[in-house]
Amino acid sequence: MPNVTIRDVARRAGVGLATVSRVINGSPLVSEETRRRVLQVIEELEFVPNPAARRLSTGKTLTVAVIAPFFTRPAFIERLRGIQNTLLESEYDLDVYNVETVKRRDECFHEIPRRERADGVIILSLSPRDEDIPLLARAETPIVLVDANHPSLSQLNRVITDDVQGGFKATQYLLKLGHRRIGFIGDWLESPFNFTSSRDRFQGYRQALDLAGVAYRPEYFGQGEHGRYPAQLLAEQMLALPERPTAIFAASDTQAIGVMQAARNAGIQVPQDLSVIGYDDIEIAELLGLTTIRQMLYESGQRGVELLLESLAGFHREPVCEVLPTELIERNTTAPPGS
Amino acid sequence: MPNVTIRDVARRAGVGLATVSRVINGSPLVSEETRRRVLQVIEELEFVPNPAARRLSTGKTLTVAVIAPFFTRPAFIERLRGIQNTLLESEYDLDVYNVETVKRRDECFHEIPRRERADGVIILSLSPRDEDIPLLARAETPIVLVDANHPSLSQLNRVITDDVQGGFKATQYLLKLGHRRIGFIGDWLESPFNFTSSRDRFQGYRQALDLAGVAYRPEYFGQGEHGRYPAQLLAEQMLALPERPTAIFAASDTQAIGVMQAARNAGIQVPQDLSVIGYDDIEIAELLGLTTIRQMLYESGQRGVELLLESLAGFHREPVCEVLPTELIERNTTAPPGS
DNA sequence: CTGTTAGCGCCTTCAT
DNA sequence: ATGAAGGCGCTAACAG
Repeated sequence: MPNVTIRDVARRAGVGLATVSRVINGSPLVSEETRRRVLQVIEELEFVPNPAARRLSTGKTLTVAVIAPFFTRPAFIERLRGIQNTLLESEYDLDVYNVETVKRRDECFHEIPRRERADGVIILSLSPRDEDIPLLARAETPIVLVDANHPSLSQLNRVITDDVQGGFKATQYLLKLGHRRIGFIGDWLESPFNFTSSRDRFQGYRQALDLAGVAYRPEYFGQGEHGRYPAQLLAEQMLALPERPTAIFAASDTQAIGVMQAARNAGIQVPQDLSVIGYDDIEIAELLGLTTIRQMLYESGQRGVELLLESLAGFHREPVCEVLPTELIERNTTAPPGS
Repeated sequence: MPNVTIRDVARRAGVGLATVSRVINGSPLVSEETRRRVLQVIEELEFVPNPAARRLSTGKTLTVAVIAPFFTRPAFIERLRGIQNTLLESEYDLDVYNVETVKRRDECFHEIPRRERADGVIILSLSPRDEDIPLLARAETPIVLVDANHPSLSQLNRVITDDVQGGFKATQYLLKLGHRRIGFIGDWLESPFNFTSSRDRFQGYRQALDLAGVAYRPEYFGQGEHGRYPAQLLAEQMLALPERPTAIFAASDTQAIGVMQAARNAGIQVPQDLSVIGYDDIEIAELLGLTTIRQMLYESGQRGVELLLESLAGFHREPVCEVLPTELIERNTTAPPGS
């Protein structure tokens, strides 16, 4: 009863194997009559082609792989949604490789961009390190980087956000409000995962400060594990300073929430006594009335898939690096100092 | 250069195909010496076995499929995390089938539980309808239902939450606080996806009311699309009633947030003038200080995988239906009426 | 238009 | 302990 194959269909329909195969694949080289008959039998037998056999035979996997540290941050999930939904309209399946350790990251980088695993790969929010470059450069499949970058990867399609500019924008906004004592709280600048976003946003922060002629103060800089609680601890320290900042730019909304919690615990009013600005504009930001820098999360995934599908369709052109814009979303956690 | 196969390895190592295969699969029937030599060559050639070939040959896919409407609700993501992380420790890959339309749901139910697609299937938060039963009953692969159920599926392993009890608990808590005018806001009771959770929670609500001798009032019942905004609209209507409720039980935290927004817009203080209780205890609930019914989201996924892996290991025993407990989490959105 | 024939890369008896 | 050979289900020339 189980495992009905193309052979069973052929026999039952009184045709050759190839004909059944043609019908399955929508080849025009079949007469209407036989096609109908074959389809009829396929229906009767509830035949479904074996994907493994098909893949082995064609050498194509009809699969796109995405490698990412998904479940660590809400923003990644939103990007993944964009990927999922865009890919749904294509003929490709999606394989999701979730990365939560460096070891697994390396395994994935090594094993996934191969013809036997996937026809194309999206690397999400995992910027390659220098030693990954040769590996990716000679990959057997097209690769698109989303929210990931590296100076010497101009041969790969990329979809990124200009986080330096985003950080600049956030800081400049605080400066414009009149703040001069502005703190920054973000991830470790150097991490085994080589997350670049926090680093870039910090750089934008520095640039804005410089441009405004405001001196950078190391005690206003805090780095730690990503997450609400670490950020809260950093903020508590910063707010306990003799001369505490009047505003804090957090490298993500999640961290901004930690900052607000710290302020609440210390009896510091937001935004009267402390302005807080986040980054990403995840759903929760709107709920909390958090001022933030919005980036196009869903769209980045969508765009990444579109680029990949083009490559897969054999469309060859110069690799592009698309830079998605950021946008300042003013809400209720920022105000002029001492207002 | 590309596509190094088992054959290349064999030749280079001066052994037969079978020996390489044995090494790959950790067979003990290989001398230490040859094993080392073969591994050496595998390393040199960067050989990686072709999964499609392996699958075709063994008839196993080494893949577990999970079918779910993931990206629609935060709670599903948390369950998925539990699945992912638990499966990571096994030899199985995970295929994720995201369902956002009824059509796709039906396709998935039909095509995924087949030997050629996956060795085992987890159906998440999609309760089968009556007409799906025969399909699932004669599926070729073991199936575990997580957060999904059906009276006549006692032959399948299931991991569920007793949502009737959860709804009962929430309502009883409000009653104990002294509320008598208690509203309920949830999803459509009948939906093409056959989501049962809202329905069950509503049932628990009714039971608690009955038990307390409080009459059910239809004007205190609101159903609509899942989501914050629909819930907000329903709440606005309910709060505009001549005799408005003093408490509202929302069938999910997401909807509770909508209710709170409605209260804010109407100038109604929570919890002084209106108590709000949610369901799920997603991350955002803690942030907002929302009283809610916690369920074991992550653990449900974990447990589902464990059950599936047992079946996959050939461990046959009576199918179980594990019921995960719920827990009332008191926070700041509930209080005695008029307090 | 249709049937026949080789493989795709690997695993698995079956001999040796 | 190891090698040779057949087959998993399908596609893709190649003949007709």
